[in-house]
Amino acid sequence: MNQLPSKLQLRAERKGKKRDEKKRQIAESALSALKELGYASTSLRDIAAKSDLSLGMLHYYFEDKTELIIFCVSMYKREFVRGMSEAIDGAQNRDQMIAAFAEALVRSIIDDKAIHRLWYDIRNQAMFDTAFQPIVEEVESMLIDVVRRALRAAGQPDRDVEIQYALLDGVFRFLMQKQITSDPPPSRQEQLNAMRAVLQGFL
Amino acid sequence: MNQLPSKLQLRAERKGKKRDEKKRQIAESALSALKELGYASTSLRDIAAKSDLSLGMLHYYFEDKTELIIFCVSMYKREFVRGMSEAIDGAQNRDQMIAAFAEALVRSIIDDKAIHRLWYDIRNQAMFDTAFQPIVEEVESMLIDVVRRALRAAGQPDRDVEIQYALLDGVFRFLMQKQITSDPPPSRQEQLNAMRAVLQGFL
Amino acid sequence: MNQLPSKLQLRAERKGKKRDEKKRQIAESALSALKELGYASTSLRDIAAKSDLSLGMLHYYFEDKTELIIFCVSMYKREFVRGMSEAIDGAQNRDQMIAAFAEALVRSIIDDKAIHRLWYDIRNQAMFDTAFQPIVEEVESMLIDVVRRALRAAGQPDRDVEIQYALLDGVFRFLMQKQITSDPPPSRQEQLNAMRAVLQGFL
Amino acid sequence: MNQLPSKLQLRAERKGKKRDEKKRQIAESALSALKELGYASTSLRDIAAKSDLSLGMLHYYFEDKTELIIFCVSMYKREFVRGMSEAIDGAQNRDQMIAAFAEALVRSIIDDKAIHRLWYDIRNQAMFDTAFQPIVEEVESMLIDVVRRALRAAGQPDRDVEIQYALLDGVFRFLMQKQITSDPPPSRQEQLNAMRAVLQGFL
DNA sequence: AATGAATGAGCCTTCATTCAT
DNA sequence: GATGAATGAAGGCTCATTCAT
Repeated sequence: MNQLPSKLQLRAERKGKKRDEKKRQIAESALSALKELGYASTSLRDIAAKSDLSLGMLHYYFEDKTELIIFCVSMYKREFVRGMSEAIDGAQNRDQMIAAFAEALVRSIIDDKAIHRLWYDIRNQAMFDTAFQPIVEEVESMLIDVVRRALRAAGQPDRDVEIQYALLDGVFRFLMQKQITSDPPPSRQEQLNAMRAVLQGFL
Repeated sequence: MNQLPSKLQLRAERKGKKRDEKKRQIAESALSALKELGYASTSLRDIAAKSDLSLGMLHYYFEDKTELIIFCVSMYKREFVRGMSEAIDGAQNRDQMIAAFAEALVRSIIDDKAIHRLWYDIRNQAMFDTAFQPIVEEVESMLIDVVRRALRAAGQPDRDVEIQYALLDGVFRFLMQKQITSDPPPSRQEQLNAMRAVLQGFL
Repeated sequence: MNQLPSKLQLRAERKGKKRDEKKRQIAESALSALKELGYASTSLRDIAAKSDLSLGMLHYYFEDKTELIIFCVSMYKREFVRGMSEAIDGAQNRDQMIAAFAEALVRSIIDDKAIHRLWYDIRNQAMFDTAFQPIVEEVESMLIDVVRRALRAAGQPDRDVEIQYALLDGVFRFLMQKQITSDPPPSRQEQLNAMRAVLQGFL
Repeated sequence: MNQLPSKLQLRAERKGKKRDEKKRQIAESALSALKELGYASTSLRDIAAKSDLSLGMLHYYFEDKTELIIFCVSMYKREFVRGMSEAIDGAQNRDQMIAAFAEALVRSIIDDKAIHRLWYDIRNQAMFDTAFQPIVEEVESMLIDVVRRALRAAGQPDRDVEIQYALLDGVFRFLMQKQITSDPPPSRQEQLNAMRAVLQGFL
């Protein structure tokens, strides 16, 4: 049905690429403002101010606030998934897997707590506002997939992978919450122990 | 040290009681609006309109929006905890416990999903706004206590009760989310199965 | 045209007296709240709370907020005028008059600055809201009268008494303002010196 | 230490200039609403409506109501001070000074009574709300400076310049008040006579 | 005579979004 | 492409006032 790519199409495509690149750039900047304040209390003006982006530009590249936020969160979560994938792919047996997976998860809790917090914020919004549902579903299916691969690699059946994901997510979120609201937050070691114990439970 | 209650004291007390009663009444009404739209997108005006309460009255009984919401959520969650307590207290052995606990949890997911959704909303807010932290902490410590009692009754060590809570909460939340966003939502039986399997994992 | 006072009239009169007495009582209480916060930022609820008066009572005795405030201020200012009158009446020559008058004015600046501040607030309102004009006029004519009597007693012509009042009021207000906003406020002695110098200028 | 102004700096500067210009413009509009109703009873909505400005714009240029009002009043009072300065600077001897100063003051009472009324309103607010104190202090120190220069030019000691200012201000305010609340207001000639008499008293 | 619960208009402020340049 | 000035709807909250008791 499609013609071979014409010059016009090519140019349009290149434009699209460039535009996407710019979007990523903007999202990167926006993310740092967003993760600090959360979805509800970050105005586009805040984002513009903190990121040295102009207010107009945000709307030039993104239809509305929702699209921007979805773009930001999904961008980060994709990266997070890649990171986790690498961690479990590198493992050569069940023990290594548990060690590596736990290590990667805890490191992310500590380093990127603010973004995960934002993700949970979005995931919650999705239960009220359907606009967020597609992205949440997409991200969660990637996360579930990571768990599935971990299960397989560990020689476990992957029948109840969704529930395994839910369990793991419960603990991940819990530790992250402690990381943010407890004073002092749990030490890296405590978190590692907890995470390992959990992984040992089903891997 | 105190005199016997004087007439004045008695009257003041009765006033307080009445006021508390009214607060509960208002909260009940507010809850139904809140459940539907969530924290961020429910304005006090929405609540007033949906509940046939006047805007002024909301502020007459509650200092601000935050106090109202905290009151509502905590009121419901307290009741939820009581329900769960009863469920596990009635059980006379491990199997009964698992059955009863799973049953109670799933029933609540189905009947009260909207309120749990609100609870998760508030719990998330708490990571951005410290005003919500005390109530979240209070509710979670009650929930953890329920898990602890279930563990003990089942003859399990309650060392890692917080983590057990986190696991259970992860699944509970996951099923609730599905209940709300999946079409069709998982059947009661599927949920029961999943919940039982999880409980069997650590009870 | 009038009948001789009938029993009914007498009773009504007595009632009126009682009511007036109560109004004075309320005003006294209200004044202490009012002088702290000023006209604009004192709500009737503030007054009720600070004075242990019920909100309903304030409206039971006073038509509206304006009437209450007018009543309060005028009550105080009347007393102030009486105090000043006494001070100058007691003097037996020009020097004593200057000393006594200055002394009384400065004492009032120090002791009652908050009420004078309120008076100046009302006087200012009167330039925007005619409701306040009668009381302001009444009080100022009393104040002018005090100045007139001081002039006469000092053997001065009282032709430009209004202007003399304006001059004196300018200084009085200025010292009061300093008393409130300067840190540290001018000492009693400094104020006395200034006030005496001014009085010497025209008495 | 600074580089020569770069293009960026120049642009930013021009932006700031333009913004300032707009602020002045808005303030000018706002002033006419403010003059009429006074600080307490003018809402930003009133200002917006009367000035054909949008509510949003007021907040776009001014942080809050306080900043707007301070800007307006200080803008006008600065001009007033300049006018007075010119009047006294033009005089070549004491008599000319008295004549010119009185003339300028009375003219302003008649022409700008509404703005002075607003100034006195703000000055009063400052005694209740510290936010207004800096601007009041600034304006008054300019006014005192004018008096000081008049004193010096007339060959008088300027020891008690603050008190002289207070005296003059007392009369100025009194005449302005009469101008607004008396019916009929004092004639220009009466005011001139009064003002001259006062100036003769200390210049 | 006295109370305080209830009202709702009105206030200041925030913010996503639009649009002229 | 990019900007930021301008908009106006909506939000939380305050308050004088009314009224049933």
